[in-house]
Amino acid sequence: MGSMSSIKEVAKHAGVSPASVSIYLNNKNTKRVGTEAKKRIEKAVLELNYHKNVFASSLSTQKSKLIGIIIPTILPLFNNDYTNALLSGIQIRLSSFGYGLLFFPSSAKSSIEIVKEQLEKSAGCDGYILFSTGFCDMKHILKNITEIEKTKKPFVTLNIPEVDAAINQVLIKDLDTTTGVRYLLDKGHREILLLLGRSGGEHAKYLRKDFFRITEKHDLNFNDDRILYGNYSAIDSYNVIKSALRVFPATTSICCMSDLMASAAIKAIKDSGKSVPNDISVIGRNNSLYSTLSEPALTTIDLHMHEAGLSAANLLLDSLSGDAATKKILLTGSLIERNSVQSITQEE
Amino acid sequence: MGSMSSIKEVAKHAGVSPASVSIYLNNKNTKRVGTEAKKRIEKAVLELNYHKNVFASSLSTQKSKLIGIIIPTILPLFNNDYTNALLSGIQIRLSSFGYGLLFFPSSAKSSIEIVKEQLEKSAGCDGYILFSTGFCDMKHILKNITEIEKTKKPFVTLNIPEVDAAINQVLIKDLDTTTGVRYLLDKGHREILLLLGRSGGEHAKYLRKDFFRITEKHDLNFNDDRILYGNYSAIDSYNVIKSALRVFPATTSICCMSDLMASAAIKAIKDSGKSVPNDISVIGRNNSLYSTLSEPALTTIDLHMHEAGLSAANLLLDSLSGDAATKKILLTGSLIERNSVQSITQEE
DNA sequence: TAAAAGAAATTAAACGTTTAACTTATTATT
DNA sequence: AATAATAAGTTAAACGTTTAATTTCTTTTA
Repeated sequence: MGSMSSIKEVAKHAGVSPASVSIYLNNKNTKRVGTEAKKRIEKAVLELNYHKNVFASSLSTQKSKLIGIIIPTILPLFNNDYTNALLSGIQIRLSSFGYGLLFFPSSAKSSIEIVKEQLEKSAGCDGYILFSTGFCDMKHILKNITEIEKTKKPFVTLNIPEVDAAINQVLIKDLDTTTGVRYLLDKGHREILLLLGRSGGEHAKYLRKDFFRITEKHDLNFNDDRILYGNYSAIDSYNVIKSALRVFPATTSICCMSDLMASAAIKAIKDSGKSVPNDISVIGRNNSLYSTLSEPALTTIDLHMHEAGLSAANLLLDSLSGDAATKKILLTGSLIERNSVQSITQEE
Repeated sequence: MGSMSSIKEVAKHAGVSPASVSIYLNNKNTKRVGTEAKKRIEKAVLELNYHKNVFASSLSTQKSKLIGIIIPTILPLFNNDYTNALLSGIQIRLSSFGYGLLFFPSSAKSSIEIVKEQLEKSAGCDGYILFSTGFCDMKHILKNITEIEKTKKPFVTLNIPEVDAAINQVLIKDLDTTTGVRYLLDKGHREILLLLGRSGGEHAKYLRKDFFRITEKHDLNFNDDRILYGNYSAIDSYNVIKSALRVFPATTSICCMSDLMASAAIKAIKDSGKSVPNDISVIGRNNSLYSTLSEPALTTIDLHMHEAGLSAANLLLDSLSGDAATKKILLTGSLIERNSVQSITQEE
């Protein structure tokens, strides 16, 4: 950075004032700089390989064209489909408006500390997008939001459920288990297993409650044994399903919280000597690239993560351009029917 | 940003000079600020919800603690395994040293323009990592590197092949087709099909050449018909393999450039009435999460993308801390043997 | 031909933080 | 008691850019 040429040097080189350089560079069609001067500036910029210092510029204009991505988690950012699809949507939209993305991962321990650190480091951004990681305590999230609100800058929350404050938020309705389990119930299934990702944490609790709520309506009195955890891993999911099928030999369907886990479940079922969907139906989630390739092709719920990212970016863009209204966008997942679920005829 | 409190306000609030605030905040153990003053500053920071303005700070110190990620592509950033694994490694390492990541996607058309725009916007970063997307012209890449070199800042190139300049670079050796094809040849296969991603572009040319080079050594006189393109898509790969099997009914093996395409190939083979690996062997690439789940489990090449990201971050960190030596790190993919490849007995 | 309008440029302050150099007050050393 | 050392601050310039206000010069208009 020390070796970079400044606007002053460009100005000297071109024989004009720094102001003229700045004015021209920020609007090449300006009439405040003459044709000859323009040429000389252009030449000087090229010769000195001048690049505007964004920091100085941001300091002066009070605008950074940067959006801070706040992810209150210790987990690595880029290695899961969930985050990546969201980021992909956000990035496409924001970048077409010239905004850059800033990530400042934190080394702190608690989600509250993490958010504080990320905000501290990315102070100066024009706005923020707060991700939910699905694993943190609701009380923490509320504190996180308070922390962001203090910055008085536009922000939107993504997939953070049940925040009734007047803030911009994007929610995917089917982040709960409702659609998948309902679908299985509608198809006549009564012996259902639920395969979640990680145990512990608020998210798991929420999904568990949801599962019991829906199944109870159908007079099913399930307990915790029916809820399995596959850690979003193929091998863990395989093992847990294989042993669960011994505990619940009457199982007719499994609702999985990811396509990867669903594929693993299918393999476990086959290796247990049963067939999908004839003996046991399986439903996945995310409509991942691989979902057409399992045997049978996976019935799954497309969560439209990419669209959610786009929507979040849109809300932020609105807010950034002065729109004071707070909006809540609710996206609903779509059920993609393939061949891994079968109706069962009422025989009980 | 306008509403943010500055160091001056904190100073006034605490009854000290801005310098004292700055000195204390940057080193809480300093002896240049007294115990009482420290307390008053702490209190003021809390009350005014002060966050240091990174831009002003960076301007002053000439250090930003930000690394610019330069990806010379129009494609969305976060939606492919390749980029994500790399980013994940980079992020983990850099963040533990307090560095943030800056993405400034470009709307420009050519890779050269894109890099210029990204550099322009991220001028002020402490260093850069230049990604290869595998699709751009070598001449372009060289120009891109020249462009980055002009900034006189530390940078490392990631997966950009055959750059013999003295620059920091991380390469994964098996980005070519060598390992996969060699393995099939070693197992006795002579009727080989190659399933690449996108056609056109330097990368495809390079892989094609590589394929012919290796097979010629085994006196195989293949032509372009044996090279198929699956666009990294399940459906395209399925279709292209299905019809290729009609053109080359004697095929005994297929080398695929991704696990997704390999899984699709397996499906196409089965649907053509043949079995894997008994009739046709398939080898994939990337050791993706799904690779154990196909039937049979996929033999594949693990490219260690995550490690590559870590290494790139390490090189940059070295360079950032003043290490002038340029290093070249060469990673080699590992063959993961599962059940999709079978030796064929010499019968010809 | 004077006044007004327009074009092309400049000046100087501001953005918020850092830091070398300086000051003042207190304590320790001889 | 004089001197040196230390502690606890402060001052002011610098980082590179932007922009409102101003100046200077040229052209147009009545």
